[in-house]
Amino acid sequence: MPRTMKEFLTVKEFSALSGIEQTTLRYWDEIGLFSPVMRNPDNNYRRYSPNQIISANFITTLSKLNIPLKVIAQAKRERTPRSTVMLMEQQEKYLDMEMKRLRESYSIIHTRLGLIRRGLRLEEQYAPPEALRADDCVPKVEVVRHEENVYILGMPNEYRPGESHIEPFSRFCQSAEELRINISYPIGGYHKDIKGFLRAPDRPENFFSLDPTGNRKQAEGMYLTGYCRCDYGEVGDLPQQLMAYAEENKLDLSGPVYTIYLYNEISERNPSKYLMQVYVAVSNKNVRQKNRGLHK
Amino acid sequence: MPRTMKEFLTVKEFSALSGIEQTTLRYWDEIGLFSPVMRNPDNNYRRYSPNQIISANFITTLSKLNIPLKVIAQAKRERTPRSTVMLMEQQEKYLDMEMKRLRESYSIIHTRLGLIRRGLRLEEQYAPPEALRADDCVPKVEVVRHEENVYILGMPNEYRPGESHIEPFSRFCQSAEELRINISYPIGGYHKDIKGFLRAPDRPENFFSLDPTGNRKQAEGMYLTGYCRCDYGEVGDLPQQLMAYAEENKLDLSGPVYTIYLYNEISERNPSKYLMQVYVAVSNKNVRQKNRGLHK
DNA sequence: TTGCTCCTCACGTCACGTGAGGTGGC
DNA sequence: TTGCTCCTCACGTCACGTGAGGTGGC
Repeated sequence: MPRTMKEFLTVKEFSALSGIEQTTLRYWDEIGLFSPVMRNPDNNYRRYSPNQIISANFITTLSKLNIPLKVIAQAKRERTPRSTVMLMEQQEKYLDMEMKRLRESYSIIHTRLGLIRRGLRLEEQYAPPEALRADDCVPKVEVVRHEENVYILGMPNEYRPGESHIEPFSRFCQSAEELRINISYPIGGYHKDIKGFLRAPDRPENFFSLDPTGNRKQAEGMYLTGYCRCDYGEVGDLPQQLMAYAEENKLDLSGPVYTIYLYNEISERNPSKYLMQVYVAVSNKNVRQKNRGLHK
Repeated sequence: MPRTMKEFLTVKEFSALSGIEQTTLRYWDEIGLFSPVMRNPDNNYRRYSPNQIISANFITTLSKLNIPLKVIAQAKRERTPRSTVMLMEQQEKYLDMEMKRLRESYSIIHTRLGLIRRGLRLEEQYAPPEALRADDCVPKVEVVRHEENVYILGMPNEYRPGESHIEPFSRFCQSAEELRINISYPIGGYHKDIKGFLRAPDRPENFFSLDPTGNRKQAEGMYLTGYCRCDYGEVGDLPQQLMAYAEENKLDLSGPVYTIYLYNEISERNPSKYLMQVYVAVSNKNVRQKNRGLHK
């Protein structure tokens, strides 16, 4: 570091003084944003003046606020207190939007992690490492407490003749933009009630997005819950298993039936290993009866 | 939109089905991230299968979480529920950092806007548009209420012989990283007390950063405040003006003297028009006296 | 023939980072 | 002579967007 300030500084010296990388200084020079006060006529070396640190500071300050260099260049030429206020207010808005985007990403990750972790817990619970581990080592059916989930319901699905489950899903995705449904959240299938589910378990009446800003709720409480390791559009014998369990335990099923994948293409390569979860609320009376039965 | 799903789709059709741009699909094909199941041998057209929408969905989902395509490509090959949890947890951390960065930018803008707006208010107050507007239309000295400000104090400045005000400032900036001082916030000059200020008003004993996460406070209250339109390192006759005002109004000045620029290189091109603000607390007794004097 | 879709280059974007190859002063 | 700094290309980064120029089927 120089003892006393020289009249002119080389790139390296100015870089050390300002904390700006040499390559960055050369780039700024190249695009005409910030150039040395002069060049050494002998060897063409850049000569910066110590005062230029103030101008450089202007640039780094705005640049750190994510303002593009082109805008900075213009601001540098025309800046006044009033225009600077406007620029910064505009940048405030941009940052607001960015933060919103990030918060949403965060929320999507959170929701998806919740589902995958639920699958992992199931596997751990039902297939301890010391046990011989079957490929399909999750329970078929159980009654468990679910936390409250918030979601947004899509328009009713239409199944035209000859269509598989993909077309309605694609239409749902296309209508999502207009309905302001964010389909980056996990998407599930919805049946109005258990009868609708039994009628066509692989053809949900609607799709729903597990968007936590949604206007509908799956209340916290006990749910009859079934699992199935199967590809999209398959359900195996899960409907029969669910009903058998419900009858055996005299469960009173109420409200919609929800289908959602704990493992799907996001976390599993092999579609036949996707892990589906179906759940429907059991009414309180049943739960109390059932709990009494289970406790010793 | 196709009535019934065909076995193969062209780029345009698959783009419509998935909502992914054609150029994006071609790019993903080019980098080997996601390719059509086959090509038409006659014309080399891409042929996508409708099922591929699931794989495409995997990519868009992760991509929207700001995960780079290279990482997605690897995740696609090796994904398991457990690895996906790890990837997403990592991404959560990244998002955390990004949000922190944005919040900081936001806070910097907020602080800087506060200063510039203060300058604009001063000008409005003291030079209404209908008046003939002198260039230096801010008051010299007044007693006003300041809000609470939080800041971080740098190490004491060292002034070696022959050095101007730039070298100590540069050293402050260099030491800032280690001391975890963010110098993107407005930086001001600090004198321990009024005596120190009068001794060398253009050579602050320390610099401070108006970082709202700081550990020091300028308490809310009344401050003797002076303004000066001048370049860095100049103060004009402001010290004398301040002292004259203080004596005349029998003010008891206490605590440190702060110097900060309302307008500087950030908002003003012409250094001689920078707008400096100097302020020092007046003790409560004085303020009460003064207020009595001012009210009719 | 016209209009539509598809294809493959190739170049631009943004703010640098990273060599490659050569020069100048001690 | 050696080591250091400086210089100017030129290419890479990232995820596409945008023509340019040409083909194939109705």
